[in-house]
Amino acid sequence: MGRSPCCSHDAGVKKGPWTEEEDKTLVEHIQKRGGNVGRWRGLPKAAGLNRCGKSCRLRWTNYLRPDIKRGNFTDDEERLIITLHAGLGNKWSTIATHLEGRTDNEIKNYWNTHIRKKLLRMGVDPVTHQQLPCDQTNQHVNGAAAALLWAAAAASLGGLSTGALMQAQLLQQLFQAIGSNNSTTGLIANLAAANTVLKSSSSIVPNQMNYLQPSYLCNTSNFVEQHVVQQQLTNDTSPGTSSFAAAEPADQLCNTAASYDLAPAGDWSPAREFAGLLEPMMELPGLCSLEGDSFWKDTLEESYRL
DNA sequence: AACCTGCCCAACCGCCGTCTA
DNA sequence: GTAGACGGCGGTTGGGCAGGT
Repeated sequence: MGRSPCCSHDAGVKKGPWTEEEDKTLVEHIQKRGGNVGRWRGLPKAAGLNRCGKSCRLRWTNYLRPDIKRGNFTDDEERLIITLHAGLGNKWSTIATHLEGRTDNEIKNYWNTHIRKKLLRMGVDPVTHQQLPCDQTNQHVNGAAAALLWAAAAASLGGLSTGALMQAQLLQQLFQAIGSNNSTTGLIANLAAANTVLKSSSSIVPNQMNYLQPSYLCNTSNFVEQHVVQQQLTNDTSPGTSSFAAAEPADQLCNTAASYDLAPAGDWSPAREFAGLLEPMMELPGLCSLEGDSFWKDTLEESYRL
């Protein structure tokens, strides 16, 4: 496993920005070979370029390749990057394989210049995707429960169906499970218990889920429009199959919320606490996911916005 | 208009893993 | 088994640009 001699040491090889002429030469050469580059090291000479092979490869893969998608990242792409980064870390090339037409370099740049700052503004550590250290650590559970109640209130204020409130109640159960033990070690076990609650409620949670994705809670992008949520609830919720009682009236939920410390001082908010709490679930197998379930996404997103 | 500052992103650098002789 | 060649990857840099003073 010897180290590659760096071609940048080659005498007289041009560096720096590529000219249009060089781009044209490189593209024409690769197209002439039917897109088959062969060995990059030999390419510059064959193409008549005064560049090193590595520079040619980079220029091609990051800029000249015909299947590259240019332009701003969409909300969906941004969300996907955050989600993938939460699970993969700085594996830009792996992340890039999930975003058609985007290069690892582009994603890396976008992360460093946009997403990273956005997460920091939101009080989320862009490396760990955890809530940044907060003086109110011992209020995590209360904060999470408060997030639930914000969500429930948001759902009711948004005029969602009884099914939606039932799902909010499911969230409440989830937090009861999480909150039954305040110790750090107990948290994981309680999250697993919470997952059992979610699994046992498959009649309410419409889609087969894999794991909770806190990143959905940590960005300000809009999720699916509310009418889609309504549609999904209409299609997927099966009243009567749930083990839950009828939903509490919204005002009751709001009253319950008042019993928690709901004052989001400074940049703290219950939903972010919720996001931090959910993070450990990423590591547990077979957990439920928010992916594909617009109710959870929308409700929690809405709660964050409030 | 001139200068300063911060941001963006294309490109570079150096390390790593795999392949091959 | 060893070492060189090579492509790939992630971190970093610096030129260009926009906005502010």
